[in-house]
Amino acid sequence: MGRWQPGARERLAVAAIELFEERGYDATTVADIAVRAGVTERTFFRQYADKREVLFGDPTAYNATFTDAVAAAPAEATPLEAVVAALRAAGGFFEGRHPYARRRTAVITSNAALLEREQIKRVHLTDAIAEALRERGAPAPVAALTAELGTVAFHQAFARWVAADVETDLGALAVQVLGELRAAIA
Amino acid sequence: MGRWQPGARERLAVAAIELFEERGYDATTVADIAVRAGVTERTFFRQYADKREVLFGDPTAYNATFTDAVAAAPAEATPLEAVVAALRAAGGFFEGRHPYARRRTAVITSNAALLEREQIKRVHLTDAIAEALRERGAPAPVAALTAELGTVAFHQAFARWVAADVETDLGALAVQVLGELRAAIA
DNA sequence: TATCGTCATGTCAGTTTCTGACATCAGATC
DNA sequence: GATCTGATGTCAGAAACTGACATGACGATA
Repeated sequence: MGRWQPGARERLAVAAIELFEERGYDATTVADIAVRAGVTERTFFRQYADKREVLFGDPTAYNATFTDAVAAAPAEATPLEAVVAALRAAGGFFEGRHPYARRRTAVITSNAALLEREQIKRVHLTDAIAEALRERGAPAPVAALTAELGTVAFHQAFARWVAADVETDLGALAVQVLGELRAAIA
Repeated sequence: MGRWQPGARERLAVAAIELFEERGYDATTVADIAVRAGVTERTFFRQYADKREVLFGDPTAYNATFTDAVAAAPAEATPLEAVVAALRAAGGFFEGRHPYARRRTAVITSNAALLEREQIKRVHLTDAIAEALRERGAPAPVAALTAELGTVAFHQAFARWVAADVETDLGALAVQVLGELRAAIA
């Protein structure tokens, strides 16, 4: 690779969450993070587009967990059934990551700029799911709303999951919440 | 009030949208905006928390248009009916503002940072509507999803409304879109 | 009329985020 | 061993944003 320690990106992510926990997001400069990770500030901005991104990283794999499951659902499955499959699959994405998810959630909820970024991530996920549904032949309005239904359910489930002291089955929880929502608006 | 021309905030907003149209958002500095408005850069940041805010301003009145309508709906109205009332009321908020809305939309859609801020505005509106529904006695999950349904409908309607060359009845259009969405997921 | 307090704005210095341009050098390739 | 590649370092700088203090028109009060 180069003449340096590999994994600069990961070291930056670790250093960042540590410092955010210790001093808070605003009180931590990118220079601080770079020093702890053993690189320069410039390297930080080559790895992450901006300071917030270090907590979010590349959403491709995350979003793909949902969209791949939607695409893989049987052709005869309804949009809602495809979304249910996506929720189950997404639960697996967080398997074993409960401790980290708790730390990350605590940091994010403590800062408006990070909460904002988190919302955007959710919007993009919703858009991605809607597109996957359209590719299955769902009409655009149905795709948009079913995708919303799925992300609302997932995020309400995630909130419950992350608040619990021990890790439970996130996928199953999300499917359950989705059922509650459907019953509520029926 | 002071020794200066009143209305600095409005002059800044006008100068900003003009410059964004002329040069683009990124190519316009806050200093540029301040000069055109006849104030200093420091005054800009006293009026608006950050550069993006000049296009968004205080959302209080906007959100209140929705939430007040929800609160004012008859006690026996369902959450969905309360949201329908909110959509009609919100249509009135934009009455006569079609030309400005088109300019503003054009600027916002040309820049990722502005689109992001617009999404956040939508999320906050959804939260506000959900809260208003909860205050009417709706269970939290019902409130959350009904609010989502309302904002999805409103924003799809707004997109159609702003794309049209002549101003139509936005409230009626939003109610119509909501009906389409309901039929789609029934 | 004179004085005083208010407060939006100006002035200025400084920090932090973020970017462009160019240099460096370990390891892969030939 | 020469060359290429690519991640990183170095450096200068633009632009966003903040804190501290000064200014001066206006309104209130004596």
